[in-house]
Amino acid sequence: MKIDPDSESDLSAQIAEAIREAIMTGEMNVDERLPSEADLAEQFDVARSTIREALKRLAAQSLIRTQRGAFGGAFVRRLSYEDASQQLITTSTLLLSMNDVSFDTACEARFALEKSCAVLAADRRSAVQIEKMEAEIARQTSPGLSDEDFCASDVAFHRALVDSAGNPVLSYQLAGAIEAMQPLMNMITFTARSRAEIVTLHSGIVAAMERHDGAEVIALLTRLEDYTKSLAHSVFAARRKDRQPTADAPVA
Amino acid sequence: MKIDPDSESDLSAQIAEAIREAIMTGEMNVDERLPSEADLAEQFDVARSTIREALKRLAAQSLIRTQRGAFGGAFVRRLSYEDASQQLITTSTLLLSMNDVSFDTACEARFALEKSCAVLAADRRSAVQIEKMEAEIARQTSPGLSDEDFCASDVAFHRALVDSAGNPVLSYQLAGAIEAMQPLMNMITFTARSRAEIVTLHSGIVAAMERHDGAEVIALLTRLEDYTKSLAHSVFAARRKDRQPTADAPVA
DNA sequence: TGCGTTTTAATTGTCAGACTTTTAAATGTC
DNA sequence: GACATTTAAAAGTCTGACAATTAAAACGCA
Repeated sequence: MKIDPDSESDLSAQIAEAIREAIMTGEMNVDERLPSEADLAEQFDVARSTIREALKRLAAQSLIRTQRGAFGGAFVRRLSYEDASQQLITTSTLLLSMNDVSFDTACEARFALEKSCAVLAADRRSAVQIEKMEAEIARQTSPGLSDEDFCASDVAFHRALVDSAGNPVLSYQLAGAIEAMQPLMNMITFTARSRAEIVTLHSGIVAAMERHDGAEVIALLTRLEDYTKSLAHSVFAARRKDRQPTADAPVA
Repeated sequence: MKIDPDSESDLSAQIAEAIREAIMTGEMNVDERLPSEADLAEQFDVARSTIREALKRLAAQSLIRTQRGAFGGAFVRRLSYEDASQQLITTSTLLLSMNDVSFDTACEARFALEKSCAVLAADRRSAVQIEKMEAEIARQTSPGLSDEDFCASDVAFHRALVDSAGNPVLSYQLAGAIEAMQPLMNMITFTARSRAEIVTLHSGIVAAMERHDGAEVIALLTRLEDYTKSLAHSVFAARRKDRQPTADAPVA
């Protein structure tokens, strides 16, 4: 943890990389304190501002936290599931919005991943999660619900489904897939008819979960996937007719 | 994009958040240029160094790139699959290493996700990916291969499997799950016997992929999952006996 | 002694200004 | 028109200062 020749990338990037490496390899442990900015500046033979830029980079990735005052400093941060999920959601959302990903591709990925939890979820679901899912279904049928709120409830429903698998690593991974789809889903106008259809499938899923019938959950998720795609297709087709005829399915 | 009261968090964090928001909401588009650091400093009424710290935070999340020289500056960056994967791998790896995740939990999540690609992968696999997988199997049988290299080849094999699904979003998501397991797998000593067992399963998977037999791929992945867990159990059990008896399965 | 208060020192956060390096455009030269 | 030179804008780095925060140490008092 001391090399930085004067070549190619910024000093602050190189220093951040060196420290990141030390953390990733376990050379530094959780809650361990890094040297003070002044010490690091001396060690790396750069100005304090350069060190600060490096530390901000690490802070942005939740690798460290800083504390002011005497005996403060930068500490290796324990990455929580919460933080990790949030980062994943940000990344996934941007990835979809910036890369001409077709609705079908995103939808396929999302449901494929969700189905991977279905068997475990049906197997292990607790009463709490069933209640959570039923509560979201109730919300989805409440009158005067905006499309945005309907989508938000849809996200909550599916996250509850995934959480039923009782595997936090799986929940973390799926958070990205499910939440990142929301902006795309928000572009769809949900008619009373289509909401009813979705709620029916959701209800079927909950019933299957209660019976621990994983296969049925998968079957219903597949129907939901197909229905979502068909909804999206008709919405985008209508939009294309209204405006200028554009390329195939890219959404963002 | 202009408010920052003097409360709670750092100015640089607040400013980074404001700009991040502008990018996430699409208020700023890909390749659009941000104002110069001097201009931003004036707009937000802070020193240039504060702006720089904010920009470094955004750069660490691949939200912007910077360019020196006249007509340079900070530009909204198109998040590539490559960058997104790398971030996800970093996050997932840290999450597993810092949170007492049991080997079984991580393993279960990883294989659950991989199975979700199996049907699509078997359906759509191209000759290129089959060749890639066969090449990795060849490498796995080569004599004198270190455990680390065996694991690395294992990762490459499974990534090829996932890539066969032809869904870049899925590939991106799975990269995190598969790569993050590698440090855990590296802790296992692979005897000639266990390597042979794994290679046999890998070969079976390739054969099933060639027949477009998704169900068989899933079945073999399940066997691989079970075998991996049993290997890990015996390794960790032996380690516990050698040293002091510790808690159940936590690995990191 | 024990407990509340004050002081102190370490450390991050912010600012101001200067200088260096890079880079593309503008300008000049043949 | 092609090539070399100048120029100006911008990020990168450095120096030095001061403000704000905070935990430990020192102090004072009963």
